[in-house]
Amino acid sequence: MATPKAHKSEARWLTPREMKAWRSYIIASRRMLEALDGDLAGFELSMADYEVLAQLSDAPGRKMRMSDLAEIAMVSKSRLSHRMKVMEKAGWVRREECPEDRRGFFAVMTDKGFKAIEKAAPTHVESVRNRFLDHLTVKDQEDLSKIFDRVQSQLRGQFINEE
Amino acid sequence: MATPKAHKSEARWLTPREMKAWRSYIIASRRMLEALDGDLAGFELSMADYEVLAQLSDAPGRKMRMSDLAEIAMVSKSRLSHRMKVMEKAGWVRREECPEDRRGFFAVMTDKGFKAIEKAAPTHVESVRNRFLDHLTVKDQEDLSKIFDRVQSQLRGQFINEE
DNA sequence: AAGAAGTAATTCAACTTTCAACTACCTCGC
DNA sequence: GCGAGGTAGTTGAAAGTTGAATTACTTCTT
Repeated sequence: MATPKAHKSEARWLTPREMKAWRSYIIASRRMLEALDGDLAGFELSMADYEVLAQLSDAPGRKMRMSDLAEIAMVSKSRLSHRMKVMEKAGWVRREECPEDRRGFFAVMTDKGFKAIEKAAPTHVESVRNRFLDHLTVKDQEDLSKIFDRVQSQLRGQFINEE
Repeated sequence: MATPKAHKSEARWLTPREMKAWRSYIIASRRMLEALDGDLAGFELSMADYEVLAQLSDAPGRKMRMSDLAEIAMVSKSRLSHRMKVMEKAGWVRREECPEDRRGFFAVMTDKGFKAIEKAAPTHVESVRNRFLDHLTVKDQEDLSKIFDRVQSQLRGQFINEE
């Protein structure tokens, strides 16, 4: 991050402690996520695809409306459409028309898809442990939950770019 | 994340506390990063491009070898090459041959580039505060640093996929 | 019951990222 | 001082992502 050489305006810079926290967090996170993705690669899955399938596998009937799935898996509708096409080709999911709302579709997980995620899940969980959770005490876990819940709850709309 | 319905093998699942910590962290992080990217969008910058320019602006002479820049900005060489082409077109950087090693190039930040990052920096820092640091106590900052330093230091090569 | 407005999902075009191949150069051992 | 192997950086093609536009419906209002 640029350290401000000479500044006219009053931009409050970061204290060393803030800087350290921010950089430790952001760098370790990036690297850890990379590693997790790497661990999933052997199953032909990215974290994002894993999340989609995992959410779908938890849904009643392993079946869920596209929009709902997009939302809880935190991907855009457009992206989900594209990924579904790929996963459909792999035989992991299929689309099913929704009789109640003829604009709508269900994403449905196939048995093959369920087997695929079932196979990947233990490795992924081990991976999350190895690379993250095992380095946290119970206290750390609780602190983190609190911190990030706070972060997320404050994460609405401020700062809509004024440029 | 898939909860394992019925498992043959001994995969140790996550305790509710672990689950909570993991999900709070991963979801809040994703959303926060999105927000930070949004805040930078008004300056025609992504976080990744910002990081590249910020690192370059901190280098002596605002000048740095491509590989070194790629490394500290945490982007691949290939990606840096491509982004440099874009930023070069924007007049923010230029390439300069390296006399000591004729394979090599320096990325050099132009005055225009420096002005661009200088303009974006205060907003970005405010943004990092607003969306993250302001929700942490000093203790939190120190805890986070410790946790993520630990995470990062343990992040070498275990788990090279055995599929 | 008509039509305006809203919503579900997909598609298109632009852009970004990745991966592997490639060029050009350096370095080391002999 | 030559060739084998390594390194710096770029390129091109393929894959992924985005956001706006589009299609096909539904819902709301009167």
